[in-house]
Amino acid sequence: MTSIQAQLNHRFTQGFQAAFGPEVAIPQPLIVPASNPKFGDYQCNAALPLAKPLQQKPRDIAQTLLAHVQLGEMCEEPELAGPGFINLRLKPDYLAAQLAAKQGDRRLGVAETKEPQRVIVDFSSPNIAKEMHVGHLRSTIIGDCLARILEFRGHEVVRLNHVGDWGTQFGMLITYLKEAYPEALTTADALDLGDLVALYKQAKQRFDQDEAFQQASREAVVALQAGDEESRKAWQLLCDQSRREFQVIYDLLDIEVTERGESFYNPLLPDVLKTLETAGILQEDQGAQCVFLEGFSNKEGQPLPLIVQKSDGGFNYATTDLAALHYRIHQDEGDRIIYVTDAGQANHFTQVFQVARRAGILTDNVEVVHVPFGLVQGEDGKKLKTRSGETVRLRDLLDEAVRRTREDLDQRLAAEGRTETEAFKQEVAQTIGLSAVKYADLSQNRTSNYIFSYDKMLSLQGNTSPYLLYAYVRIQGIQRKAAGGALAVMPEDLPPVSGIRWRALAVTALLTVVAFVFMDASIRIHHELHTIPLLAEVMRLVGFGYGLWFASRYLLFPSGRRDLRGMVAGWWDECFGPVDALAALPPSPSMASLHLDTEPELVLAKHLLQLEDVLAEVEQELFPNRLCQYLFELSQKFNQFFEQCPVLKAAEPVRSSRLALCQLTADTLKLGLSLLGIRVLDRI
RNA sequence: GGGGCUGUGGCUCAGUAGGAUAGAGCAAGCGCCUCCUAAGCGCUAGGUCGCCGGUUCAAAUCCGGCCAGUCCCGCCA
Repeated sequence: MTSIQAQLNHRFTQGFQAAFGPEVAIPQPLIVPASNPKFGDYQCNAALPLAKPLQQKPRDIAQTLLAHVQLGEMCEEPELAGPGFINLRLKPDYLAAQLAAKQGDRRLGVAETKEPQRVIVDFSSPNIAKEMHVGHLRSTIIGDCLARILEFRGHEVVRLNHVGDWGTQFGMLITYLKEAYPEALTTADALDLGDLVALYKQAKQRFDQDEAFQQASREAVVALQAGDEESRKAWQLLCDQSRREFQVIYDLLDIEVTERGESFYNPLLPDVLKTLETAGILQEDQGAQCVFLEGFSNKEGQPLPLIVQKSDGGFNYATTDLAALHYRIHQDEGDRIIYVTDAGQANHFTQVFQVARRAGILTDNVEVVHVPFGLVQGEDGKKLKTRSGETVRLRDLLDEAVRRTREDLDQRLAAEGRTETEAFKQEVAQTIGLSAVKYADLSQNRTSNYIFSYDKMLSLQGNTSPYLLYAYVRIQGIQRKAAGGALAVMPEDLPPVSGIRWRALAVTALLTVVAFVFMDASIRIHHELHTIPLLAEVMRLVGFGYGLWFASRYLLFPSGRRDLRGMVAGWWDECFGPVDALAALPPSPSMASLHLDTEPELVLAKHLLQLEDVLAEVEQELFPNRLCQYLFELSQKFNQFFEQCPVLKAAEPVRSSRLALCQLTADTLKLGLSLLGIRVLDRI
């Protein structure tokens, strides 16, 4: 299904060409949502910028354009307003038909992209031997959300956790581990590194105080890089411990990410230098290997270097990033590579991308994009700290959100005299608490700093997750009562979405058998034909040619390999069904016909139909707050509808129509929230 | 000194590729539960879009300059 905006756009484009011919450039965007509801639903402002090139009055241009546009069943008679705006109002019947098409569709009519890409999302990226703290919150939440949306749009997403598991700090840690807990290195599980942060702090203290320790640390780095057995074991120990701790957080937040740390690229670093040298951009300066940057200068106005190898032979993180970029383009075959890191690294990325481009690692057919985000600040506007002035552990932060939600819930239940099971209360508190943290982060424009406030994110009114979850719960309440009337049976939540498609399998099997029969036949025929001179050679040539064609089409180039993978994956989906947890929606219980008579119904219906446009936009611009805004407005519009339009008490056929509208709203909320990484509740 | 990001009602923020009277939410004031969860809805008040200039029929949006905040600027990541 194509979105309404896209359909209007299509019709206006055709009308435009009919009116003014192909040589007049069409102003973009041609169709935009109306700036004010009183102007209708959509508007076309194309007449205004054309006044000059066409030497005509904008209103006349608009008239001419309208005379050539076929709007037929979609819109009411278009209005010409002001200096030359064209206002469009959609017909209720058309809206109803469009909505009806979404009923029971697990993707709610949102088409998959026509140009699927392999997208690499680099996010979260905590450091080994340090605990995850607020600093990792935004990358983790935003990265996961973008990955979910891109996956839903039909892209092949690789979620990479570029953990800091390599670098100079390990020298310090290993040296300290050897010094303080030597038994940990010789005996398995001799030491439970329960508190890695404490270990890190102690090591840092030793490092700052003791020069001999500093020296030993530097040597330990070299030993580790050289593959020294003992150092490697210490390193492994630290990594395993950290990994376990990270996983606790990821499980809690329902986040999937594949670890591929900095150490992974270690063997590839010398190749990066070779590549830079071959490209002729590598220079030595004060013993370090550098690439001098274009457009970056230091205080004296000299070109700034990007150091790729230190004077002591060690590599920098820029080198690792270049190696990673190379790997992601040439091995992973990524088309779009997204880095979700704080805004402070903007310089670093433009520098790395520039060097990669000049070295030929990065080519024009690959899109690299830094998705920056601002700091998490406390309510005092400063960097978020605990009362004692330490960085806030992510675990504590999440626990606190859940704890506060629970407290509030208990009070509310007591006030209403309700009794609920412990399991219910826990689930509600956990879902609301964690969703509030996620939503608060995602609903803000990520480029600016954001002020972390439990009171605001857990507030029940305003643009918060509790508000959205409540709107969903209200609908579930209606559905339960409706089902109680034995009219419609609500399906149990989320049946498993994958299953073997016997029919598709049978077709495949049949085709295989047919292929074998044909092969057998052709061999027999071939046998007979052998008597004809030259024919065998010709056939061989044909076979050889096909082999060549196949290799060049499907094996030689990344795009071909992707097509091949796509074909295989397509077949697999056909037979075994998509494991599409995101879009796992229960089918609508009824396929009621919709009647949109009142204003709140129309407003809600129009909003429901904008989902696809919003998702397409987030896919491009990578701003999750747009989706949040959409869902918030949807909840508001539903609440207005709920207030003004009785559902269960309405007479048929209005009742069924409104129930269907409720169902579509619930499905949209559920899908939208799932793309933010938030689960819904049926009852609060 | 150079560069990045930010600056919109008391507070937190939207504002999509310039378009009609700049939108929400919180906080404030007033009102609405015999009716599907009031964790809701309605109404009121509050803005020289940091400042100055330019481009344009039209600028919060584009360009230039300035001011403020913040981050980065040779061997940390």
